[in-house]
Parts: sequence; C-alpha cells; structure tokens
Amino acid sequence: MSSTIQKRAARKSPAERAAEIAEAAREIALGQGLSAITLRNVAARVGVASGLVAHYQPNMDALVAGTFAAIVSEETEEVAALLEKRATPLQQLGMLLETLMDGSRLDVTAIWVEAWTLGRRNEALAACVREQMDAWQAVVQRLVEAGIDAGEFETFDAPSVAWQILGMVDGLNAQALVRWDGVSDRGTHLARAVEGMVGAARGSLLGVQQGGRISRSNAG
Amino acid sequence: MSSTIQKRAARKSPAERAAEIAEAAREIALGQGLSAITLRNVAARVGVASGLVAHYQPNMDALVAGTFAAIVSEETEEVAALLEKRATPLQQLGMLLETLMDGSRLDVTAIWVEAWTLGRRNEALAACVREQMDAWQAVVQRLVEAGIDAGEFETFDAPSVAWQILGMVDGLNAQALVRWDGVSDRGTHLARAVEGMVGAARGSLLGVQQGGRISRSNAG
DNA sequence: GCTCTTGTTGATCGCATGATCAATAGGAAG
DNA sequence: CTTCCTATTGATCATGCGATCAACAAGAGC
Repeated sequence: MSSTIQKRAARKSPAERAAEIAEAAREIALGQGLSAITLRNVAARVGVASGLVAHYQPNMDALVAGTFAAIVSEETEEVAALLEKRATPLQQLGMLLETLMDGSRLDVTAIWVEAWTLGRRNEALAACVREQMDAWQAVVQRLVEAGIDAGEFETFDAPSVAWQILGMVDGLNAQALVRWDGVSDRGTHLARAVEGMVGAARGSLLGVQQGGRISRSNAG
Repeated sequence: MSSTIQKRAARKSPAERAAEIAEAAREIALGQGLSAITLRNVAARVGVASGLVAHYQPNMDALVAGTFAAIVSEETEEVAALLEKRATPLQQLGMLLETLMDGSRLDVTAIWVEAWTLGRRNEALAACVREQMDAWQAVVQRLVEAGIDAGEFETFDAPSVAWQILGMVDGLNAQALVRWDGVSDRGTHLARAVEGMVGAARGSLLGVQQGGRISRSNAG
C-alpha cells in the first residue's frame, strides 16, 4: 500500500536528484520531443513536486539545452568510437554512412530537427546546437583528412566536404522521419553521392549490390 | 485621427476577410514561424477581434496546415516554372541546385523544418507535409527521368534519386539556418555529389570554377 | 428611411506553461 | 532523544493558448 502511493519523495543528495531529473528529461525528449520537457512533466516522471525541478535548474530553457547536449553528444561519441574499429578511412566512412542511415537513430534525428526550430527562441539551446554541430563536423573532417592522407580520397576542401556529408545525412534522416517509404537503398544512393564528392571510386564506399552494376554501365 | 485608431473593423465579404487572414498567417509564419500563428496574433495583424479569426477557421491546426501548404506549394510551382526556361535536363538540374542553394529561400526552409516537428502533433499539418513532399519529389523525378531519356544521366532508380536530391538540399539548407559559415561553395560540392549519384560527368552540372581544380590539385 | 441579414465584437471558460516562496518534514549530527 | 540543516512541498501568480457565444452594428435591400 504505502509502497505504491508515496506521499512524499525520499530525501536524496542534490547530485543524485539532479541526475534523476536529467534522466527524466532525457527520456521525455526522446519519447515526446524537447518541447515536452516542462516543469510538471519532468516532476511527474521523477515523482516529485514541480517546484523541485525548478529548484535544480536556473530555468527550463537551460534544462532543454542541457538535455539536447547530453543526448546528442552521447551519440557523437558512440559513433566516433564505432569508427575506431575499422582500419582504413574508406571503411570508416562507409561504416559512418551505414550507421547513420540504418534508421536506428531516428529518435535522435527528431531531437536535432526540433532543436533547429527551438533554437530560434532559446538562445542557450542555439549555442548547444552550434557546439554539437561543430563536434560532429570535427569527427567527419578528421575522417576525410585521413582519407586524403591515405590517398583514398581526392578533394581539396575537407572541412566543407565534412559539412556537406553531415547536411546530407541530416536531411535524409529528417525526411525519413516523415516518409521512410518510397526510397529504396537510401544508404546506397548516399554512398554514390559521397563517393562523387569525396573523389573515391564508384562502389568503393558501400557493398556492391546494385551499386556494382551502376559503375559498369557508366564506365563508358 | 479616426483613420489611425479604428474602433471597429470595416465589414467585408467573407472571401475577402478569409484572404486577409490567410495572408496575415502567411506573413507571421515566414517572419516568426508556424508556431506563432495564434488566434490573437493573427487577429492583431489583421486588425480584428480574435473571435473573428476563429470564426473563419474550424480550428487553428487547420490554419497552420493551410498556411504551410500555401507557402510551400507556391515555392514549388515557382521553381518548377523556372526550370522550364532551361533547355536540357542537365541544365535544368544545375539550375535547380543553384536556385535552391543560393540562400534566398531560407525562410521557407525554416517553415519546412518546423513543419516536420509540428506534424508530430498536428495531423492535418502532417498530411500537408507529406503531400507537399510528394509534389516536390514529382518535379525532381520528372527531371531525372528526362535526363535518362536524353542520355545525360545514368541511374536505374529515378524515384529514389529524386528523394535523395531533395533530402540533401533540405538538410544542407537546414544546416545553413543555424550555421552560415564554415562551408564554402555549398552549391559546388552538392553538384559533385549529385553528379556522382545521377551518373553525370564531373563538372557537368555546375560551372567549373574550383570544380575543375579539384582533381588536379589532389592528383599527386 | 427602415428592416433584417450577417459580419464582428470581446468577455469568458478551461487548460497549460514557467516561476516563486513560505511552510514542512526527513534524517544525519550531536 | 533532540537539534537543526536543507531537501521538498504545493499553493499561488502572471501569462498565454484555443474555443465559445450572446450581443452588437454595419450596410445592403427594399
């Protein structure tokens, strides 16, 4: 009885409570979007009075911005770590595209898209968005430069190419948010595009399949 | 005196008033975003009581959805008309990329991005988004198919390629919404990418410029 | 000039948001 | 067991939203 209906929340250390609040905000963001991060929403999920959530944050904009940063930076590091497992830049770029386009991270994509709009009225969030975009770009740029050094890629402008790759991936994923049907072989087509941009041989990025036939038919 | 402060709005025909409301909503959307389309906001801009706006719409979701459709469909038709002026599919595709990437339509891009998020909670808007995406895709697909027929493009899957091109453009434009700097020659890089995807020769889509030097400077 | 249709008003309701703060009580320290 | 710091409460305020509707008045038709 008393275990199901708790009258008053157990007293916890500030650090512990802050972590609970951050985790609740994270879950809400991934499930219902950043704009669902409200005082009462977060408080209810933690099982605490609304005033307590406010007590742990200067204002809600900060909690939204912090939640965005937490979710996105975790993804960046996760994918970056995944790349380490591949030997060559060519393989790494292939894995990057494959991973980002497999549809397993659409919840994070939704967060990105919402942040682009919300950043218009939440300056703290806007700053976080720029910061996280830079972090992503740095990862990809390093990858492209490694490819140039290894002689696998041929392009004169690694920073811009990195931005372009990210923009393409984001756009295609955002599209998948609304319409994931209609496009077959999303990864394959993107691979062709990136190959063209990066100056890699056709079909070198992603497994052959239809791609193999493309390059042959285009050889002339 | 009486001309500056108007106590009561002049009586107008329903069609005329509806047009005024639609136009006000359009201006608000382009300037402050779709979520700024509120009863009181629109009413204030028209110079009318809030109740009147409600009187002309079943609900606000419908006004938001309608405004989105109006803004976006106008752009689609505008760009499609622009393409007619070019002779070959290759030139048309080049002009398409050039036009969409010149930064003159970022306000419409912002509308798209916001609609992707808002569509999550506004079913009418979500339907409009899908509809408008299909319209865009149809334009591009027709273009790609024409290119294949003309022997300028070589790709086996025009529908998917059309989706990909749109996704890329949207993503890069959304990126530009937040970060202008960092990327030089957005159009040029995208042109390389699309050439790779569409199976067109390098540099055939957009004027040479740096594009010509890409392969040379990195040849060693 | 009068009538009557109908475009228009604005107060009102219910609900949601962020923020604030005096009051309360949990639980470690003594 | 008592004390006291502080984590926690929850009512409260100001604001904004969409929606509703009885009352009003503009102006076309007669």
